[in-house]
Amino acid sequence: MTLNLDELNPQQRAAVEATEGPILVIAGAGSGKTRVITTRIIHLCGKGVSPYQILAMTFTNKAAMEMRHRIGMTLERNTNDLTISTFHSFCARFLRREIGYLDRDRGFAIFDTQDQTTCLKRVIRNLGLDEKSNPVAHFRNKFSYLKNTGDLETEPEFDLDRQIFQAYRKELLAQNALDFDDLLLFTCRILTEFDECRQRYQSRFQYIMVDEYQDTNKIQARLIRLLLNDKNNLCVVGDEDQSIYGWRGAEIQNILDFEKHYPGAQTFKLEQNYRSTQRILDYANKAIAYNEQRKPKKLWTASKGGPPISIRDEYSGMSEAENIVQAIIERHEKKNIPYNEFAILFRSNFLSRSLEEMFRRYQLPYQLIGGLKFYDRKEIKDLLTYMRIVVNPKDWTSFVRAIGVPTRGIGVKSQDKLYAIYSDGYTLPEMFDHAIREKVLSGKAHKSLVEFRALYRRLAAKANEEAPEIWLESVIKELDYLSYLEKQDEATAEYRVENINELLGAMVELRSQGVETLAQFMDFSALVSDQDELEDDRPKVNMMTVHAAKGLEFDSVFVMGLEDGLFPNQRALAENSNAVEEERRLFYVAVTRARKRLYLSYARQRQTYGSTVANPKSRFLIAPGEDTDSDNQSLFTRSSRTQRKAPIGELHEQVNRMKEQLARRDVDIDFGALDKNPRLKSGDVVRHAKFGQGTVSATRGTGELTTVTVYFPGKGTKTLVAKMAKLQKVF
DNA sequence: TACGATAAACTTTTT
DNA sequence: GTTTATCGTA
Repeated sequence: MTLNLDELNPQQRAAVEATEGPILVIAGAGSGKTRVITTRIIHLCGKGVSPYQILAMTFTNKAAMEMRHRIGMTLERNTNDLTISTFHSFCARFLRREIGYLDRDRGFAIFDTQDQTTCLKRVIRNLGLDEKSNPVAHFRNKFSYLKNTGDLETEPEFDLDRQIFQAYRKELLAQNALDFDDLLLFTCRILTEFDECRQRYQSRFQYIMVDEYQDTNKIQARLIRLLLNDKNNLCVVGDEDQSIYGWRGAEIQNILDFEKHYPGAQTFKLEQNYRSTQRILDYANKAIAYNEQRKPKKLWTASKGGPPISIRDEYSGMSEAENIVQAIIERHEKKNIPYNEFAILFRSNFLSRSLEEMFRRYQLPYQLIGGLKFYDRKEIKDLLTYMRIVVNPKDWTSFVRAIGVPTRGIGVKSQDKLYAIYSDGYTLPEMFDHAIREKVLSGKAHKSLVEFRALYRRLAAKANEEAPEIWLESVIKELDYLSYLEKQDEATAEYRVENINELLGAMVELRSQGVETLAQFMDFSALVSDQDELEDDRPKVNMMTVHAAKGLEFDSVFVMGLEDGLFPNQRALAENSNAVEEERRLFYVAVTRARKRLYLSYARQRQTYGSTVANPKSRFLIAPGEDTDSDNQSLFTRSSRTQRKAPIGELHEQVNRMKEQLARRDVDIDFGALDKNPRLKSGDVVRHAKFGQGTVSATRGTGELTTVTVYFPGKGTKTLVAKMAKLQKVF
């Protein structure tokens, strides 16, 4: 074993060597956090601790794999005994073993957001409620937040909410399904209620480490507390300046009050940054200093100077995208920086659209992280659905999907009849038998169901005999699924078949990593995170949300869409200063991803929803000073250079350029928007006769049709036709 | 019941 | 500008 502690700086080394009792490591961006955790584990093993006794929680499965790999390389031994995983994966594995304590079946399904939605719709329908006035997404978010922030038995306050909540939980129970939040909740429940079980795990895990502690929520903190024995050998690592998950219940207090929660805790601060240039760090430090809820901290680096930060004032979303593309090409060609060393970050997923278009036009290779996940794609979900009904014969949600792919003439009406039987407590195969025996369905539908039952029996019989990918191939054949895809949409069929091949390939590959059964594969596919899908070994430019970029770093980083209303986004602006502070932390995370070059940009107007919106530049952008350069020649195309010299010519030049583009492609651009300056702009305060004073969040369209979206405190956000609403500008 | 066409609603951020 | 909901028709 080779472990050289001399390679660490004094603070890192102290954090590694402090093995006993509660330890808090405040690790600024790029301060070698991952290195400290891995080295610490190696150091523990060197001291004779068995890997079996160590538990480390990471934020992504990928990070877990990488750490395991590094540790294995150094220790020169197998690391299977070491538990490194995400909270959710840990709980899924825990529950597959231990859920019997709650009298539940180990074959439970894990419902993702889509499944949750389907299930909740069924619940709302069952209760005879109207879907329109009871939007599913609202309840989904509400229940999720509750499960993550409440105590184990917390229920909603309002009657209707509670009624739906209870019905939802009952439905999940009937379908033997757990949603993402249940994974944590049920694990905590078992560890709380069953002393024998808790003691087993407490005596096993002697050392626990948690990464990204600033993003843990109440239930996660509780879980850690339950797993800890009286030695309290807990080491948490995090940075309150990078807390960006408040909206899903993360409690920044977990890290701020760590010393209070764990008396006698030792604290180490890692402030030396090994990632970015001094320029980038200075900029980040200045930006985050505007936040009030933080402990003062200053990152520094040994690498002085660095190129200035580029801040670009763009005319439109299009020119923003185009200039990013050109800056990448230039840096790639001149400095030989590989494409995968570039990242373009944005606040919201929809901003990727204009980028993608531009990348395709310039034929630059890129990968978009987030958005639709691989395992959420239709063709993948369709096939996995069959896997799920076989593994969990109570999964009604998946059954509904399976019966409709391909269509079999069993529609909503027949489904309702079948559901009536199912909801008496039958499993799916029992329900088939019953419905067929009693001839519940009419002619054609009945015949279809008989066929479906036969198919189900064939697939179920083979499920435990064959390797997962062989089994799935037989599903594809039985369904004649490839012809189905062809029939559905010729244009996308080829691409979808490629994805299916990738799925089969992944199943083979995962078998070597211990994913051998259909159930294990289901867990894996349910819990992949965005970052897990990142291919970092291909020369492709990365595009992702700032959230998805957490923990990553790149040579060059572009942060786009820096406009009030987008970043910080409208909701945060409408809420309170806490929300804006979280947005600012998000901005801090974004800029600290960059090693050498940082490019910030905003557009005076951009297309959203198909209409034009104009937002002022983001409040997060600090006025250009010695660290920044808003006049960086090499980055600008000729036309935008002209733009700065002669602002009056700007419009015509841009219009002509866009018209040219328009001629080349069949895209509609609203030129009307260029002629008039909307009088009101985002951030203006206006008075409305009925609603009182409010803040403008966005303006859309031009002339007669201009609409203004205004947030009125206590009354919500209203979209008004400017001309009709007679808004008075206050300031 | 399936499937097409048309209208409405929609965008934070994620496991 | 895109996805989902609803309606009418085969």
